[in-house]
Amino acid sequence: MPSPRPLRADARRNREALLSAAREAFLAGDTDAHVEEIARSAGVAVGTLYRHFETREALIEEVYRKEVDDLCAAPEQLLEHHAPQEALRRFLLLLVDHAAVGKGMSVALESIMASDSPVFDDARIRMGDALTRLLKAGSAAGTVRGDVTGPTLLRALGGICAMRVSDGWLDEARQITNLLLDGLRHGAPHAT
Amino acid sequence: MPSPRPLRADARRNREALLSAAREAFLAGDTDAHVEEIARSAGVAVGTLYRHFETREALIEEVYRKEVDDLCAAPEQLLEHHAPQEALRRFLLLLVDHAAVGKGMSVALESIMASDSPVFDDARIRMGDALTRLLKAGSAAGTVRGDVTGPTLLRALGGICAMRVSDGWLDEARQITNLLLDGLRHGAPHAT
DNA sequence: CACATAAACGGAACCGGACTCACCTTATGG
DNA sequence: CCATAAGGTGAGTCCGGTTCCGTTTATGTG
Repeated sequence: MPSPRPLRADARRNREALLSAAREAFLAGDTDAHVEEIARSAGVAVGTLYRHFETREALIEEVYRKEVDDLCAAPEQLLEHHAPQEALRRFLLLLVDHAAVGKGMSVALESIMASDSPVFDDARIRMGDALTRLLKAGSAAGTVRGDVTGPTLLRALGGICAMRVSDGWLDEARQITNLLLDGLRHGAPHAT
Repeated sequence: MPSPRPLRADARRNREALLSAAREAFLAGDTDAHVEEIARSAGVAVGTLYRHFETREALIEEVYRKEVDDLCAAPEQLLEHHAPQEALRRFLLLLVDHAAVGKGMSVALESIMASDSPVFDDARIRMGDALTRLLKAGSAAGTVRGDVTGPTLLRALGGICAMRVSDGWLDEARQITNLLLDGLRHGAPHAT
């Protein structure tokens, strides 16, 4: 019932284009990209942007939500195609990439945090659950120690997001991630 | 050498008025008070505001810095006039009051955090030191347990600031503070 | 394959709010 | 008391998000 009409083909295209343009902009570090820019680089006019999103912030929020959704869907996929330990590694790297977007958006999002929007609490919880799933799988397989919980690991990773955005930060973040992975492997029954 | 000219009398008055007007506004919860309002309620025109502060953010930042300064000067005073334990109690209450301002300002400050400004790291460190001083005094007097550090306590208090601003929050924050104080007293040699 | 029509689009205009500037006022020291 | 430079003023500019309405286009129907 939340689908009164299936949404016209070009409309869906444009909506998508807008979201990806916004995502792009944030990834590029253009923290406060103007609606005009976003619209233009999506090949549409501002009016169109506002047809799809109530407000600038609404668009940003949507990008973020999408990001979280993608991320939370990942563990399932990863566990299908990889050993738990490798799945965990890949997921953490995804998380870091996500942090890159989140970082770019964080400033913009802070105004949202002030309002009632549940994107953040939501995101944190779902993220924690995703990590828990991976850790459990690893622990069951005996390649990851069992005394670390999802939320704990998330918090450990949280420090990464607190890092100032400077040129080399992404690589550095990845190194930290690897370090954490080594730590997690350490103490597991079948240590590699 | 950072005082080329002593600053004219009325100028100093106005500058002061602006700072206190801004502080007032933030305390009242008017998170994004317009420069016009601030200027008017300080009894001056916007031009004057901009004569004294490079930008709106600069004014906000200054208020915040002042707030932190006041706060960090407090322990000295309090320890002179009160027993360590009472000094600690009073300081924590000051901190909460400060959080009221900080809260109102936090949204505005977030944009500053994104820039290079060191107000925050600075503030955190200095706050931690201030708390450490009080805790040490209390521990020396034997009325406060000795296994808690300033930064730790600050972090514990940090949770208070994360609280959503709702009508009753100030009282609630004060209750939490009292709870913490009881906790700190607990386990001290000369427990009351 | 028209045609009708509702959906979607474009972009100029609007509006609110931070910031500037050319001119006026006043403190200050001689 | 005057000269003068520091200080104050506020209408105006600029900028960026948001609105609104005339135009274009996808879609389903005869």
